[in-house]
Amino acid sequence: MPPPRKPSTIDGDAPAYRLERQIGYLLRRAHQRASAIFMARFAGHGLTPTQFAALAKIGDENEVSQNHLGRLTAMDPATMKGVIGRLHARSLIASKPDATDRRRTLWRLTESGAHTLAQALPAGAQTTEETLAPLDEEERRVFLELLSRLV
Amino acid sequence: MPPPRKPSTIDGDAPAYRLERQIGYLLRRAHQRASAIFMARFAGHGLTPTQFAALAKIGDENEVSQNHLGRLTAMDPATMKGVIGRLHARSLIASKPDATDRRRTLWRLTESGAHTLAQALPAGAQTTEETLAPLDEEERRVFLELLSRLV
DNA sequence: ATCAAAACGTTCGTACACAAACAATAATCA
DNA sequence: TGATTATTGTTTGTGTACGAACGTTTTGAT
Repeated sequence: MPPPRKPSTIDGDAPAYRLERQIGYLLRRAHQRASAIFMARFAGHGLTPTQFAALAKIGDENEVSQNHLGRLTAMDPATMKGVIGRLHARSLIASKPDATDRRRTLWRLTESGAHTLAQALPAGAQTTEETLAPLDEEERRVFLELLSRLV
Repeated sequence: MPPPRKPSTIDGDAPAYRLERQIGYLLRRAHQRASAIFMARFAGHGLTPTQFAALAKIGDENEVSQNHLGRLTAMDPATMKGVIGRLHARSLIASKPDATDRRRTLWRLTESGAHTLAQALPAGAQTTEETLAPLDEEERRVFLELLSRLV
C-alpha cells in the first residue's frame, strides 16, 4: 500500500504540473524578490528599477532617443513613454528635438538628474549584493553566466 | 595613451554602473522572455502565466480560499483579486462561502475550468522546455537549483 | 524621383504588482 | 468574558509590460 498523501486531484494522484519547478514561475518570484530589495534600498531616492536603469543609461549615452533608450534598457516604446514621462515630470531629464531626424526626441540628464544618479549609484551595488546574498562567490559567477544566456 | 573608446560620461570614463551585469536587470529580461514564450505557447488557451498558475493550484487543492491561493502562487491579495475575477468572468472557476469562516471565499474549478486546465497542461511543459533551450541538461539542473535559492 | 517599407513616437486597452487604508470576522489572551 | 490583535478580502492609486492601431518622417529600392 502506498503511503498516504494529501489528495490533490479527484482520484488522489499527485499534481501533474508542479508550479514550483517551472522556470517561468521561479523567474517571476526571483524578480519579485529582487524588485522588493531594490525598492527598499532606493526608498530614499524615489527611483524604481526601470527608472534607475533609464537614468543610468541616459548618463552613459549623454544623449539618446526614446526608442533607442528603450532598446538599451529592454522596455518597449509604450513602457518607455511612461518611464520617460515620470522622470521628466521630476525634471531629472530634459529633451530636445533631434536636429537631423524630426521623428526623434533626444533625452539627457539635467543637473538634478546627474546628481540624483550619482547619489543613487551605491545603492545599485548594494542591491545586487543583497539579492545574491544566498549564493557564494562561485555560485554567483555560475548563476550570472547561465542567467545571461536566458535573456 | 589609452585606446580611444566611446565617450560615456562627461570625462570619457567607462560607466560606473553596468546595467547588463545587474541580476535585477537580468532577472527582469529573463522573466520577460519566459513570459513571451509562455504567451506564444498558450495563445490558443487564452491564459496568462498567472492565470495558469492559479488554475493549476486550484486544481491541486480542489478548494482553496482567495488569500491562501495567493500565497501558493506568490500573488498579493490585490493582484489575486484581479486574476480570480478574470477566471471567474470566464466561468473557469466558481466560489462558495466557507462554512466555518465567514470572511473566506472558497474557489474550485468548474468543469470547463478543469477541461481548460487539462488541455493546457502540455503547453506548460513545452514552455519550460523552450525557455531553457539555451542550456544543456546539466546547466538546467544547476540553474534551477541556484534560482530556487533566490526566490 | 517616386513609391513602398521601415522606424519614431503616441494612444488605448488589458493584465500583473504592490503599497496603503479599510470593514468585517476570527483568534488570542489577559 | 472582553479587549486586543490578526486575518480575509476590497478599494484606490501608481508603476511596469505589451499588443494593436495610428500619423509622421525617414530610408531603401526601383
